[in-house]
Amino acid sequence: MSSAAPRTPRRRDADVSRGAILDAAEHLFSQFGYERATLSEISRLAGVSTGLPTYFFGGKDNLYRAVLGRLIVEREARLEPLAERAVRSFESTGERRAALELLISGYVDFLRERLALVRLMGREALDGGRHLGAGPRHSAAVADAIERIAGTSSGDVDQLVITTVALCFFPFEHNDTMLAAMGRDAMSEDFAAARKRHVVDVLERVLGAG
Amino acid sequence: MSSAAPRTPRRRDADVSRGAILDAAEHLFSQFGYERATLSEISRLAGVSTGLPTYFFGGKDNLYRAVLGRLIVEREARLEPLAERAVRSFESTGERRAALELLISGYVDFLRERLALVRLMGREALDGGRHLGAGPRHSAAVADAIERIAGTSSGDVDQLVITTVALCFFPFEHNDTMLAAMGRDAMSEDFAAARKRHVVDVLERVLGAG
DNA sequence: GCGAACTTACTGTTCATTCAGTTAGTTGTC
DNA sequence: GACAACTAACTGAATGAACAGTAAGTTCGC
Repeated sequence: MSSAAPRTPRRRDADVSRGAILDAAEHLFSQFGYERATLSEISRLAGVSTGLPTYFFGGKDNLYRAVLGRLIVEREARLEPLAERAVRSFESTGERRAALELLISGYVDFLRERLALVRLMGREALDGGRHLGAGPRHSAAVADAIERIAGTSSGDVDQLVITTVALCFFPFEHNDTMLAAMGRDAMSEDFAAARKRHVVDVLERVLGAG
Repeated sequence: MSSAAPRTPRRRDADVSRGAILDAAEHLFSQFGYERATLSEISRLAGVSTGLPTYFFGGKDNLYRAVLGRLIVEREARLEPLAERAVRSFESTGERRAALELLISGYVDFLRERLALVRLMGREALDGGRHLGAGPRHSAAVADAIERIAGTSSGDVDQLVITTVALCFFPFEHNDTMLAAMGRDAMSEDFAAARKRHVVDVLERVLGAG
């Protein structure tokens, strides 16, 4: 199997190099954006030569797409089971708050851990999603869970989904400007906990009064 | 006064040229971002030669700052009176919903009319606000109004302010990706009206149960 | 006619991509 | 199990395109 770890580390290993390049590219693309992240800097950070990223990925554009693709796969892998658990919890117990806590807590944790996803999705949104194919533009799993937990009671479900994603996404997206100006840091434990509580409060109250 | 319109249009008018350059730059910076918006394209769109933007503004960076500055001045000019009216309405009548309707409706209208501001603030946020000086990173007027309308009742006022801005900002920021995937368009009359109603509902319910 | 507005051709830099060459790893042969 | 033959990983210098900035020159408004 190709992903099995060899006991003697090879000096040449395409999988390892690919991974290092993807890691470096993810960091620099999310931090500086497509144009200001250069292939030489990505190579330097990955510890490979300037030609290797193009050799493996066929160009800067394809490398960027590969970074996005990997993140989206990871997102679905993390959020689908989470959303399913939250919905099942709600449907079996009928306790809305507990289900929302499960969902929102997991969602916020994921965004905080993989900030690169938030930043790259933000950049994609501003660029018209030109690198995103037909793939899901935000987690379908979270949207689906919210719809199920809301039930048929509330009027416009789309508005509710937008609101949920907005409430969780926004602080991370605008952490360096708006939150910094308020003396807050979305990446801190304290803020994340407070944010989760607030978002659950908001959603519970909105859903509570159908 | 320099802004008075001369009855015979001059072929050379620094104010007019500056304005045309700022308009073109605002459009292209907000649409494509700092790096992909080129000075030659800005010049072409403004109907001037490639050297003029640098002649007037001293370089691409300063031009970008000038665009941001003009937008921020406009934002304060629009939102300060609005916020003041909303707060006064609330403090004289005690009717929270009417005050929120005034504030949110005006805020959403402004964001929709000046989408360039939303997009540029989004870009700035992702770039660490490197072009933003010490100036306000989001409307201080709206934040202040929300705090006043909320009263001392609700716990964490910062969370409420973040939530308010997030709810209004997010659909415009992610219009090309998330909303497009939902078949919605934040720029349409219908959506804007529905969004306003939803945001006011949310805020009213959150504030209602202090 | 003088100064500000404006143009145009040019310069230097940055960067993605290419490619000829080098070396590590693998496979087959005896 | 050693050695040759081969493949794939990897390098780094060269190339050319794109672009911001410059400056010498031209034209307009007063």
